[in-house]
Amino acid sequence: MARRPCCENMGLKKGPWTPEEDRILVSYIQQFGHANWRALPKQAGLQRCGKSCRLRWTNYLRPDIKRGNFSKEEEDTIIKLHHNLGNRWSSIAAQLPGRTDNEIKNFWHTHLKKKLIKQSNSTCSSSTDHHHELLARLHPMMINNARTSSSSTSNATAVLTATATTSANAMVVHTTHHHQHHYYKYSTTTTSTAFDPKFQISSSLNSGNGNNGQMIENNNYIDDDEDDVMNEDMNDFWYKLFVKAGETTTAAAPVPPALADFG
DNA sequence: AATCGGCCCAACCGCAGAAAT
DNA sequence: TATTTCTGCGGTTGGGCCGAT
Repeated sequence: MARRPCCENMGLKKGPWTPEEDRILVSYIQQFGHANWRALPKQAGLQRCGKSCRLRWTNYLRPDIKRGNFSKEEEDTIIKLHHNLGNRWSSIAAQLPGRTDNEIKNFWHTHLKKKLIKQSNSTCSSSTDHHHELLARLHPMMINNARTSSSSTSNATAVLTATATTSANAMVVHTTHHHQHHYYKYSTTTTSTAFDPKFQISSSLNSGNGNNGQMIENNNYIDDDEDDVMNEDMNDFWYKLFVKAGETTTAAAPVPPALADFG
């Protein structure tokens, strides 16, 4: 059964909160708490949905929220945690008392991301540096993509681990991916200084059920057993991963038109 | 002074997992 | 166990602000 939209009832207000609405919400929560967000607006006399009230409280009205600019220490912490956790804003926010996930997310997108890109462009000059830079980006992305894949695909129990090594002219990424009842190992090598994800990735795939050494090249999907969908997913996964990793560090690398959707 | 465009951030949307029934 | 409801999360949007022209 399809889920009812949060603000299905007509007449519920949306958009910016007025000071009066804030006062009512704060006053109600101070008095009665917020055991049930869905029932709260009705009981408090607010023409808002519960979700809107919860968001307003957690992101703005909570008494323990720290307002104002981020300190240098907070900035460093966010960068470090984002490197380890990826876009898991709530986990990052949990390490920064008084800051909300929304606030950190906004700060990342408006300040830190640009700052890091600027820094990486100025320091990433040699090919070795380039590969190290890619690896630094790939590691958290692998974790994120594995997590995304496992939550968005009903038949994927995906767990992906990765290790990687670089040399002056090659980057090798080894991963294992547990998908349904099969256990796959991937080894992906790039040997290019002008990194072109479409034409220069070659991947070998070895599955735990005895099918070894199948090649994925130039975006042609493997087509030999019941795991076609999975192969397509994983090829797509790598494809997007490398595109993402390369997009800000290889301005000169041509991106095929077919990739436009990923950008 | 008026207009335009980019930036910022509060708020919304949709999804997924947890909890309740 | 299946279904429904609630909550939390991450991505996205829209409108206000501000500097440049």
